[in-house]
Amino acid sequence: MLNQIKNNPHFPYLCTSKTNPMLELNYIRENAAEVAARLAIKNIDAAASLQKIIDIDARRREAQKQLDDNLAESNAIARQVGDLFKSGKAAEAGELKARTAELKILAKDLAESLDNLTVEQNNLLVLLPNVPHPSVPKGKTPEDNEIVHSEGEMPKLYEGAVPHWDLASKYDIIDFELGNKVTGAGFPFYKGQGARLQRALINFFLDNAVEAGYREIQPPLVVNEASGYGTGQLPDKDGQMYFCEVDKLYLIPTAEVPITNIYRDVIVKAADFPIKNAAYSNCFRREAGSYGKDVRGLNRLHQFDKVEIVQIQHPDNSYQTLEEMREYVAGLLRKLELPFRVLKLCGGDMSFTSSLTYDFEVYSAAQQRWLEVSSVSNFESFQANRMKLRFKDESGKTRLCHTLNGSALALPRIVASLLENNQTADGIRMPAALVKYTGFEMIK
RNA sequence: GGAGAGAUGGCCGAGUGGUCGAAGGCGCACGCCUGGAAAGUGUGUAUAUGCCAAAAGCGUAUCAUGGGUUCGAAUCCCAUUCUCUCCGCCA
Repeated sequence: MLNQIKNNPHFPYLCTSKTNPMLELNYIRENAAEVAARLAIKNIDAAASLQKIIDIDARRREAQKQLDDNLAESNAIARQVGDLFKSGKAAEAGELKARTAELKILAKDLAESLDNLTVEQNNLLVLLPNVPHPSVPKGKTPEDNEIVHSEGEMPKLYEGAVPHWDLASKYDIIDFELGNKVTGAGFPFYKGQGARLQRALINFFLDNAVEAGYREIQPPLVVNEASGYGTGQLPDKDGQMYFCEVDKLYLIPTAEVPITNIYRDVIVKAADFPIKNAAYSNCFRREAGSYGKDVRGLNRLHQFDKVEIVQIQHPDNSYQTLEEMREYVAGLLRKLELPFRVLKLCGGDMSFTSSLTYDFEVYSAAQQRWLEVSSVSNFESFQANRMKLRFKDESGKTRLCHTLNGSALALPRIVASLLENNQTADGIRMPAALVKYTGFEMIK
């Protein structure tokens, strides 16, 4: 991991003395044992690293104090010299100048060692993932995730039922070959009723989000480096994003990045909580290292469509909000009549940035597989700390907000299960809630 | 792509070397005034960090970013980034 960071072309940017790390330093300093224990749930042994961070911190603060004292003296002298000049005592001023010269040399050293210590400390901090919520189960693989909810009836398929990639060509609604020709694997064309179904789902999801109180946003699809860092994609997932070298811009892997970064360096009003934004966007993911049945058909694409919901909340209310968002996503799947289950991710399967994550999986009957269609997470103050997203609390104190987001929903796997689960000998039936959006009841 | 102008606090906007963290205005908060409101009026209103158990207080840094000149920089010099205007190109 450290090498990964060191070889990262963004290393200089990420690890300056001004980099705001992930976990709050004060929190680490006062709760090192607890942080270590909780990171262990993510299978990370951080004890040594934490101790090092705390040691460096003591030295850093000492250096800061020395530097500040030095500068204070310089400033005092400068004021005196000014006064002396004004009252025509140039000779006395000359003596004082000599002292500032000394101080200046010293200050340079002090500033340098302060900077070095800060960089060293940030290099360690930047590698620490977010601490998981106490309820997160220990575990290493997706098998260790906890199924917290299941709902819906398993579809009974007719005898000629086939997986969605066969349905795609049978009805000529999604063309993977054409995508290969024009772009490459993982960039399909949607055609005719397939394209219409995409548009229908996007509108359906956005209308539902707006009805639930989210503000609709159309974000840029490319972002700068600072934004990638703010939401935690950088440096952790650098290799997973498409990068435009000439302009130093990243194609977004999710609308979460531009939407949450709206609030980078912002101090919001407590009265505005909860802040709710939703956006439809294309998402671009390189998916380096994926292969096999996971990438067949719509199961994993390089470009796909997704509606994302993002909330900014008061720290006291963020877990209640997480449950609300979870219920909201469940409601969408209910309306689409898809059988689904909800998993609470185990420590080993959680993302770098998350404190608690629920994954939603729908059952895709012809493949006989569960497909992840949504991930709803509370990041607590992790992203907020990185992007300096804060609010003023009741006593006027500036504190970090909590950020949350969730897919609501990602399209391709929804389409896969809709096609597979609803196929009949006469065509593919659309769920009732979607008909006013598609304009048709059957794909034929 | 060519030429020019610019970047100051939540916003507008003054400030070309000496208590400038920064005038003035707007906004905001609280108070007075009012039956209530408006108007008027008074006070307050950045962030980070260090010392301190903490508050108070004090120190330090921050006028796009990074360097430099100087005893002293928002102010002078250099580099970078970004924004705007005009021209060209173009949906």
